Amino acid sequence: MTHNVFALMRDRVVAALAAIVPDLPPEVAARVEVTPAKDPAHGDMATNAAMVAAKPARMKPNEIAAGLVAALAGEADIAEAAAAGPGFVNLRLTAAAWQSLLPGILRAGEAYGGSDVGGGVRVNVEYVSANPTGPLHIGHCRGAVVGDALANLMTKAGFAVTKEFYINDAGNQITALSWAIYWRYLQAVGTGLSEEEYSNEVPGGLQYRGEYLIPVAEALVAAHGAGLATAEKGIAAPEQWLEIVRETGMAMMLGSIREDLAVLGVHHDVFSSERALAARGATDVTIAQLQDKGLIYEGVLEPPKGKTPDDWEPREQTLFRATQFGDDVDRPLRKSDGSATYFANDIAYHADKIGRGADILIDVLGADHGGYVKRMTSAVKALGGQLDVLLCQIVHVLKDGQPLRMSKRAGTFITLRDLLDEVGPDAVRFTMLTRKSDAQMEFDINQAVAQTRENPVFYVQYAHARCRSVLRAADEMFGAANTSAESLAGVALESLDDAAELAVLQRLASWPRAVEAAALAREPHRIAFFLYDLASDFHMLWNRGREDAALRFLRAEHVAESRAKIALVAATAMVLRSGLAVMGVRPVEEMR
RNA sequence: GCACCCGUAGCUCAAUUGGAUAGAGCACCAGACUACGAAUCUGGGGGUUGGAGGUUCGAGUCCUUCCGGGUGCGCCA
Repeated sequence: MTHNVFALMRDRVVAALAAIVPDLPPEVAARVEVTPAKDPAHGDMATNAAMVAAKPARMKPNEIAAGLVAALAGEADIAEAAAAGPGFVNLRLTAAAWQSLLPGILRAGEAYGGSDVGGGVRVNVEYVSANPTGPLHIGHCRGAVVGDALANLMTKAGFAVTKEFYINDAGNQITALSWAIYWRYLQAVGTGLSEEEYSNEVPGGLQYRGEYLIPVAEALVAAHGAGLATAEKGIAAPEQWLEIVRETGMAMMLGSIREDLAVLGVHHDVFSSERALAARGATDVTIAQLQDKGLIYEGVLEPPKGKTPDDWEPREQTLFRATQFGDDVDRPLRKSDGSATYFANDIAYHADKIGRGADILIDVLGADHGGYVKRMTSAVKALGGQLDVLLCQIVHVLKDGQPLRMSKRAGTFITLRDLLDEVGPDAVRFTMLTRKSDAQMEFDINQAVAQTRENPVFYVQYAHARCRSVLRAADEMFGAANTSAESLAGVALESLDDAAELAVLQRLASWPRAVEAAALAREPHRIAFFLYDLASDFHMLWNRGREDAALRFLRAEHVAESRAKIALVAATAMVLRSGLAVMGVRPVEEMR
């Protein structure tokens, strides 16, 4: 049983069309849409059926439209059907038809809006996947929110979703991190070395100079005393400390990342370790698989045109034939020392996700990984899978009208935790979802905390708080027995016939369609805009009550009308809650 | 140089995935508080959708090309 009134009407339109066009090809029927009207003057909904069928049927759009109008105009729930423009058929439903949807919405509760378009297809959404070398910063935040909301959204649309975090714990940077932690450790035990002297002893030099590593050093001191250094508090042989420092550092970095994510409200189902994957030989197995498919060869790549690296020299490498799957060049799988590249491990990881049963893989990546998309989608294609990548573009943070540059050197490094402390998780999440993810965005801190309409978070929260306020007052006025969800689902609704009331009702009715469309397009930001529109409709209705007493929600002497309006308010609050839940934003009972 | 993303009102962004007269908020102008919350609402001005071609019944959306901004470009992850 679907609550999607547009989908139901679409079926009827297709049936009517099939009666007019005898041999309607299925692919033409598939293109028929019933969409909410953009302009209220056009009615409630419109269909493009006549236009898409015109060519294959060798009829004029207007003829078909006239036939559809004739067929649909007589239906009991259709108040008006009219052909318009180049061949649209506009439909206006009766008020009763809209009203009749309300009980179903109330009975469905927060499940309303869910659908089965996903068909239980198993989707693995991988997001955040930060290197565990430091705290999460603003750059990670957008991906975290978008990935989490997308996963929620697809779950609501009927996909079987796994939320996954890939731990990049296998590369050189983890060794570099260990050396950086060890420097903090030596400082903690009172070394006589200077930072420069130490850095000269580190392979590749000292990186990660941040103070966030001090607690790790303290933990090492607590567990091992000065035993990881030489007796003179100098650098001991790496065999004596590197693995210990790495393990402790990884655990603590990952722990702090997970804490930050928890504050943001992000919780992954699965954490996968690159190191563990490689250790069990997954990379070699995957490379062998590709080898068997004839997709691997030893070859020499051309140097990139325009910008040749200084140390470039031709070198034979193990290459994956990415060009066969749409990439620009073939990609190396092994470094010159024979170890696997990040890409090779990542192919193995994606193969692992497929092996665990994922039908569709989705990676949510930062804009700086844009150049990586083609090779990864190529690799997954080679494995026989499907990978969709969502690129999240850069976020520029504004405070007091000034851009905060992301620069560790300048000391204006903004951690996710800083942002959460200042703005709060709800405003961060909502604001991050008010733009398409593939467009750059400005995050204005002042606006995100503002208690005004220009802040969509506030505007939507306020609408929900107003609903709750009405419902609390309703309880008091009429008693809980008259305002429970069950009793409201049976209430008479004919009195809900004002344009403002019907606008809210129609918006509520389009919620399932909005969820489906957003999920299929992988665009969670649409939920934010839907909620904003719903909030706007509700605020408008509220305000109409000022001018017209008959539109006030609660009137003690008009019990029946009041209960109908309470049902509308209860449904509005419920859809707002359910949309906020997709976004991972908590609804509030009152504004403070 | 090449690849990918973006370019829409003065500003920040939408646009039901190819649909009708391109919409909101901010800012600007003019209005509305005796309530279940005016932290809100109503009305108004503001556009050659970066430029130019093309595809078709129909283009902000698709194709080509140019301009501008961003990201990346063999053994980093």
